[in-house]
Amino acid sequence: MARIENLNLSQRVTNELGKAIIAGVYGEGSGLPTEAQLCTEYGISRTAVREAVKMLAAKGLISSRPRQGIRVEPPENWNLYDTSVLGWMFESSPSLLVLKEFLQMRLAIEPQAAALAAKHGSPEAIAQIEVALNAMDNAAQTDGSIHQPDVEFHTAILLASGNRFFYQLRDFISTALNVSFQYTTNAKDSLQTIADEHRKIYQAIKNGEAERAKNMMAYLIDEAMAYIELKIAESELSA
Amino acid sequence: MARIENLNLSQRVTNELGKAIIAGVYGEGSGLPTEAQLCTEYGISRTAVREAVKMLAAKGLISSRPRQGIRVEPPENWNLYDTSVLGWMFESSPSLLVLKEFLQMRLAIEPQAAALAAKHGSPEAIAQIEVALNAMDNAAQTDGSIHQPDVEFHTAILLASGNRFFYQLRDFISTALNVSFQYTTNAKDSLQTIADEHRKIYQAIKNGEAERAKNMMAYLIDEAMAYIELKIAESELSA
DNA sequence: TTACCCATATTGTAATATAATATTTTTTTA
DNA sequence: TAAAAAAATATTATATTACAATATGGGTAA
Repeated sequence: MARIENLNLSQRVTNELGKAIIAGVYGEGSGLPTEAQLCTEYGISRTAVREAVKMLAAKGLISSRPRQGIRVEPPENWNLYDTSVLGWMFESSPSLLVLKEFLQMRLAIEPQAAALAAKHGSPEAIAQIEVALNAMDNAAQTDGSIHQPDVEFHTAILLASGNRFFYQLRDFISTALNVSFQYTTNAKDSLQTIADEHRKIYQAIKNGEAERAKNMMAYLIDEAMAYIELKIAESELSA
Repeated sequence: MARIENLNLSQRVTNELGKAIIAGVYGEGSGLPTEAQLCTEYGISRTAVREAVKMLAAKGLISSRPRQGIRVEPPENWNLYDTSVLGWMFESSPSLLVLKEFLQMRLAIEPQAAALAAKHGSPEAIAQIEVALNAMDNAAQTDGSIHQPDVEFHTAILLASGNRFFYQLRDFISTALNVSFQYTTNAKDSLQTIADEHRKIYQAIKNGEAERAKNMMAYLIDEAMAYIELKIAESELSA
């Protein structure tokens, strides 16, 4: 979807409406204004409004029927694995509890992906993991940002799993990581520790040690989980 | 999306184009006819065509730009967790290899979901699992179809996990199960065996034994995996 | 009271026109 | 002749208007 400036009219409206829906501006059940009202509200033609409505419907956020209008679908029908929907969710409520659910998903997916990568990963795909890993090392030593290569490391493993459903979750995982970063401190010596832990995963994959790769990855994510659960406990105390 | 008869024009066109795209009718990179051509081809107005195009774009299948036309996005950008996209995939290529990828995903998700259900599942959610389980038992004893309650059993566990991202995968899991059913024989005595294995998972969840629930679920899916791998080996031999 | 029918509001579909955009061709100029 | 500029062209993007289909609610008649 590129940058916001590049979006056309209906895409911009899709964005605004999508955010509003997820933020709960329009009540569950039957909410949204009629197409005509949206036209005047945004000062655009019905064509653009309808295209936005169709896109949101395709993402499971709304449904529209003649005479009845446009209504918000119940949240369990929202397509959470759609990148836009995911982004809107975190713009509206970047809560620790959602982050915990993210980590539970990562804990399900990534260790398995690492195991598959160890078993069936092509040499090129594994080389790609190493590239990201070296960039992490480099960033840790030169005090640069470790975020980008970190995301690339995890994405490369998903690709190396050879399973398209795992790789499809790359945006999901990236979003989870980006949100996690907001809560981590990044003391300078800990950066190298993180890079070292990632290297262990890489080594296991490269050596074809599926179980070991799986366990290392689970350990890594579990650490993040423990940290977040601590934060949640803290915030509950202060509340 | 309900039944096909209930769909409106643009939704029907979305379906047809979606299927065609995934079946590979239009070459990768730049393929589709122009909007004008689609209008005459289907005998409909540009409005309907455009709405279909927007919906497919929202699902990541295509993108369109002025002067350049409509082009098929690379498959790794397709939103595979969209129910429609998933359905189209299996209509076009119900292969054993895709089914194996499905099972790899289930092996990642469902054991974790069962563990979470054991840890945090609400009594109502767990009761729902039992309802499905009893229906399975019933079907096994009266020689009925075990499919529907089987799907409900797995869905109920995803719900009981309390993680919206897991529950969101219910359609994905259902599809995987439905495809699996096409390859299984269902000897009458084996039905009761299957139901019993499911009961073990339920018992573990109900007793709060997270590790046990996880292992039981993993065992169940692993059995299916072994069966599919056998089938794959067979088909490779005959080829 | 019940059944039927009609008015009405809202989305669904169509047709047409103009704008924006990017490719290709042509023309101009050095 | 080659390169740059400009014009023609094809295609999607947006707007406008009109009518059709549909379901809701109210009113009318039996």
